[in-house]
Amino acid sequence: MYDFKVIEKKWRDYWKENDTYKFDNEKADKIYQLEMFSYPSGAKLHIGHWYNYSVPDAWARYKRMTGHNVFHPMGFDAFGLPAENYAIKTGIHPKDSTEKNIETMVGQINAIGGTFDWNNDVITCRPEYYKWTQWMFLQLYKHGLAYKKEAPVNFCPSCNTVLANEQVVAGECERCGTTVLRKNLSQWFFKITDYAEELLNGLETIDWPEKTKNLQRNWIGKSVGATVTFDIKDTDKTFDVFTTRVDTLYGCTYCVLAPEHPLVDEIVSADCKEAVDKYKTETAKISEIDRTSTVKEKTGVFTGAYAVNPINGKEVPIWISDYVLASYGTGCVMAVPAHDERDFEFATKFGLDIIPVIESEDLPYIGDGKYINSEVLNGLANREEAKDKVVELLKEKGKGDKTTTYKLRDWLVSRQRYWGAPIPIIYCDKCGVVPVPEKDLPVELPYDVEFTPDGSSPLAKSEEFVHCNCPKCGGKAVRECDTLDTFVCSSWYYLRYPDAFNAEKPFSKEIVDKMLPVDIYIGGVEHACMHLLYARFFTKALRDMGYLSFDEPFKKLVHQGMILGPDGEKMSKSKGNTISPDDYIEKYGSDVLRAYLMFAFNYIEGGPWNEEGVKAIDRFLARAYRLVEEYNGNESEDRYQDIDYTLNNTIKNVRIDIEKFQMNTSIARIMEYVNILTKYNSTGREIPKYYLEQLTILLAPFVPHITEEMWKMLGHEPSVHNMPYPEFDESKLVITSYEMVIQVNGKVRAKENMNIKSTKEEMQEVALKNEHVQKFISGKKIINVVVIPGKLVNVVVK
RNA sequence: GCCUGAGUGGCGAAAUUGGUAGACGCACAGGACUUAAAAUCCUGCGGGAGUCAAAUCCCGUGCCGGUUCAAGUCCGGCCUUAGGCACCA
Repeated sequence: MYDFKVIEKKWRDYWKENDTYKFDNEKADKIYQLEMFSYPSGAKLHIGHWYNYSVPDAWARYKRMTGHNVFHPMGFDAFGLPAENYAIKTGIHPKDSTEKNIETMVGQINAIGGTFDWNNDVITCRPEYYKWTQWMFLQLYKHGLAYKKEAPVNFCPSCNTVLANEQVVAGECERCGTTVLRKNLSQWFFKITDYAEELLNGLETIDWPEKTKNLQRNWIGKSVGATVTFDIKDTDKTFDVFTTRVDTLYGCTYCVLAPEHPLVDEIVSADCKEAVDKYKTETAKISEIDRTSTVKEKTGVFTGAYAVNPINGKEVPIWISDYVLASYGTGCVMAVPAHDERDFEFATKFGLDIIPVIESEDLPYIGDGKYINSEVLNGLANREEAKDKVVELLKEKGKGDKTTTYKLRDWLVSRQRYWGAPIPIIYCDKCGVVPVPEKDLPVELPYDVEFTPDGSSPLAKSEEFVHCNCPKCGGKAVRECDTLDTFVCSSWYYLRYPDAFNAEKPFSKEIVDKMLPVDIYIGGVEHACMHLLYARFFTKALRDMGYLSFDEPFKKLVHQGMILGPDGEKMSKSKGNTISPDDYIEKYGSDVLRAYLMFAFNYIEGGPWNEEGVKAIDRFLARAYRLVEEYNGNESEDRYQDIDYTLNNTIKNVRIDIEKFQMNTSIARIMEYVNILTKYNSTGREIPKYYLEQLTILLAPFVPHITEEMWKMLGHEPSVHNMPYPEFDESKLVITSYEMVIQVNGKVRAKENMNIKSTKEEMQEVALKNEHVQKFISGKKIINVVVIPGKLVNVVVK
């Protein structure tokens, strides 16, 4: 019997002692495989971790055994809120709890029996690492990609910190679900918008799920249109609007500015000032979600000012309304109520003019049609042509041009929290904003800090931390007390792994250019518009600074699905439907759990946990093990055609399926092979050793412990994981006969055994002669006979 | 409202990209072994009609059409569902 508790531990110790999975930088043909690193929480490894780490491990092992040099590192995303919140609750310092959690988690991850090479681990909360995170900040600052700005930002009153746009989901904090407030604060941003176009175009070059690429496209939100400059009547002031429908410019009957637009105070007329101020105060009070709700009735007030339509000199009133967003486009829009639903609703409510410029029966009409009331456009019907014509006219007058806008906003990286990398900036009364000189890095996070959050930065309470000397003038200065968003730490960790102990720089260009991009990256889809976007931005920025020479960090991306509770619901403690990996390691061992996760699901889809499925895979592995256990020393060279056929067919398809990341069908093929061996064995015959060796090696990537033991039982030295993966022999797959399918009008009517060498003519002859087929075709006219050699004949009759 | 996935037996899922739908497994049923149970092994297993049993026939990949000798696969239109975006001008 297989005593997995003894055996699994034995082999794990063996692998560790012998450094079996150490990456050898000298070997060519490298593969950099990476699973998203995890957060070292105090809780035990959950089934999601197992799914994320154990299934891809089969891929890594397969690649090793097919001669690749697989770099498969692991580390921890160790800064972040949970440790800090835990500390607030228990009084245990985040550093202490995190370091302790890392230790236990390393042990748990090792229980998976993975090929992780811990020799290059990266732990983001250690000064050796965050020194370089700070260095990254300084490079971005130096190149104008990091800047500080006072702006309305998202603030979570529960986490007591600001959030990036990406961390606000439907107006709520991504982490705790609290409604996010808008606050005007001076914060640090990364200029990811500089890369909007490239981040969009780069998606075409990478092998990512279409779904994920689309999420990013959506998030970047490219919109091609035009800007149009309106003069403000009786002043020398102007404003620009952005529109995607410049072809409807003749139908513009009013303009709308966002209430926060700086121009509003300058243009408001004396008699409208009171109403405008009141409206501004009111909208400032409304939360972002309420304000952007589509069901809310439109509101707004007239400013008393008029704008001049540059295309026809027509004067139109300027209103303010909160349906115009200050942060998108120019914060001003031209309103064409006849051809825009929002403008139509607004104009109807406030009795503003509605002038149709495209022929239609109903208003508002947003489709295509013949242009009317549009001077030069009248008679045209092509929208693109009309747009071009208007832009041309505007260009001549210097009043507009084609423009592209993006929804993507700059990335807010300041956080008013303790457990993160301090932002390496110093403020000096004399010199202003001074970056910390690189030689002074890291700016260490002080240990003794009162970190209970109150909306201001915990670091500000550490006198020792705050006060410093200005690196420029030597005078008294203070440090920036905000820390960096943890997503900054994870935006470059994959670059650090291959050169994890470099003390001179974050990584050597030579090494990184050789090892990256990451060949295959595995992790959850929930990071589509955060980590995965930020990491791409970092890579591109670093490339432009000359620190590396590739454009995209992750060549291929795979998302694992989610394992649900047995009830089909998302696992949660409150529902009581959680599955603990530990229970299964205890009862069945690590290999059974691995194999179950591989076999029972389509990896990218996941699905509900099924107890019977675990038993099934346990049964299968026991069957395979028993075949080897019962092996009696038959060293015979005899080979059997039917076993050879199945074996080679199995090898061939396992190889194809693993490449496709389909561990489920790979295992199904091996089951077929085990079935034929079992059948052979059940007739009382001894299975030749060769077939059992092949079985053991075939199974090795999926269940590393049990196969190592099987390998030993077959009289071999460890490790089976250093054996080359079986190659298939095409000649063993050659068949001499096959079952020909005979269809009449596309329906299967008969089957005939045919020689593989039969000609089309012979096939047709046999098909037409077939007695059963005759019943369907006699008395009818044969119109056509389709013959697919080696497969089927389809007789078409009428 | 817009964008993107996904809908296949009682269940988890396959299908070499247009060529026998349901591989492999679970559950279930029958049988062998056993004093018995468990474990193990063998057989059957989409639905319906038909038969002592078979043969055989009809239907079947969310729905409706289309292309094709042939459609789970391609095209058009819908429905359901998951996720994302959403007053983005």
